[in-house]
Amino acid sequence: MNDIFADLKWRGLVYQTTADDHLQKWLNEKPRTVYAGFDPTAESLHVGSLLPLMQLRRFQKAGHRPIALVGGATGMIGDPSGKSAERNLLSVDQLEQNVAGIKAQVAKLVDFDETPAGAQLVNNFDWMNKFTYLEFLRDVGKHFPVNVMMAKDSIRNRLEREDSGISYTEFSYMLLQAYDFVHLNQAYDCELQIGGSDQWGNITAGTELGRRMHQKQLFGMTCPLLTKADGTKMGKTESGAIWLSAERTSPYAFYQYWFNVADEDAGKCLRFLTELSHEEIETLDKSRAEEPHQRASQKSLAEHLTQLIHGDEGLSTARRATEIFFGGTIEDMNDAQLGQIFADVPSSELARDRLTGDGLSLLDAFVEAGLAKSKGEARRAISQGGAYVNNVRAEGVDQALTERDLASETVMVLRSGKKKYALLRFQS
RNA sequence: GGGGGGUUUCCCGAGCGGUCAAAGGGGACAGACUGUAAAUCUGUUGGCAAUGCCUUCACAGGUUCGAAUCCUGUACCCCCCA
Repeated sequence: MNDIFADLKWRGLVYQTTADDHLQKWLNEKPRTVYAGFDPTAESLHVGSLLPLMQLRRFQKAGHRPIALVGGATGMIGDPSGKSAERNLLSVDQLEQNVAGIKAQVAKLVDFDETPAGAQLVNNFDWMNKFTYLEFLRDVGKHFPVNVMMAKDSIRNRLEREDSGISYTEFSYMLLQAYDFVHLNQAYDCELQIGGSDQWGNITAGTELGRRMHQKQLFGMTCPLLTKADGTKMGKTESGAIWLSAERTSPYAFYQYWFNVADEDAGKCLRFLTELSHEEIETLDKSRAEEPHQRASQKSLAEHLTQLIHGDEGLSTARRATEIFFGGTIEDMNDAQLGQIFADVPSSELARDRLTGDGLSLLDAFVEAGLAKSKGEARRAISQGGAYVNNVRAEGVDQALTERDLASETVMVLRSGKKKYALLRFQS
């Protein structure tokens, strides 16, 4: 058995535990079952969930059995932890859809085979919906002193806010998550719950409930939240969250996100999110300090995570797109390849015959493609050398585009400046 | 109710009869540099069939050869006195 606790400790992933001295020995003794919960707020997880997912994967690789719990029931309520305002409730249909989407993503990181360490995926809606209100109050609610609950950070923060408050529903969230833990303990002999540090209150509520209901010793462990050095959230860009599904965030965009991680954040990301060995990470730390321009850490981070989430094919698409996006000339491509690489890029449809005769003026093309608001703006971009056709700098304002400028059967790739792209599709 | 000040191009802010598409700054965009970074430097920043033409300085009228600039009215904002 690998000493997973030592590894986690080295990576800085142990924030709080319910039993510091005991946990390491306990984990090394024999395979244990561990769970982490995921909120089905959307049909895809985003980068924020990568950390707990990787945690589960690490546990599985160390020989333990991971359980991914999708909060179909708790998602209907909303976790007050870390939220400043009451959450909107999701519809049952929406939840079902989300749970299905998340299942597929979890499966990429942990194995659901029949071995002793084979993962389980459970949905707490399956057991929570069997409870009647009265039963729940009697069996579970009875064990929760309200005065203790009110002292928990997640609740207290909301109580102290004058502008928002907390509903009885969200107040009760903790009971549901606590009961999840107890249920998983009964059904799967699960004894450890992991999560982000914002889950500490909910996790300890579970360990306490286990003791009160069944005199069971349960364990909890939290990892630090993955935040950036500048204080903002990891996984967010101006254009929105970075998702794990290729439909929402293309493998290329995903790759780029990690490639662009700030130097100060790279070490943490490598430790938290990759499975690189300690030696490899230290080598990268050194490289980052001595030759930052090589960006070895970012490259490695991007490669590993893209491979993990989008597979070999996704990685090669991302690599090829990267090559093209940053200078590589575009020639001898076909529509399908370009479509994949430029999946996130806006495109406009134009009639094929505009390319015949004198061709389409570059000025018009830029305006049609949406790269310039007016011809004047297009003229400016071109005369300053900031306009490219298929990644070749445009010669001048008078240039006209003809069929020879097509990069593939029907597509032409225009670019303004360093990375602003647009496609023109010429259908006959 | 009385008195005074304001409304300028994406934002702030000059301009107070022609030389004003309108200073300066910010932002934005582009180029150089660079690590697909930051900083820095340079250029651009109403539209167009472009040595010119058209639209813009709260809105509507007027004076004038000519108005962002002067006059009248309208709307909104601010300040002072009641």
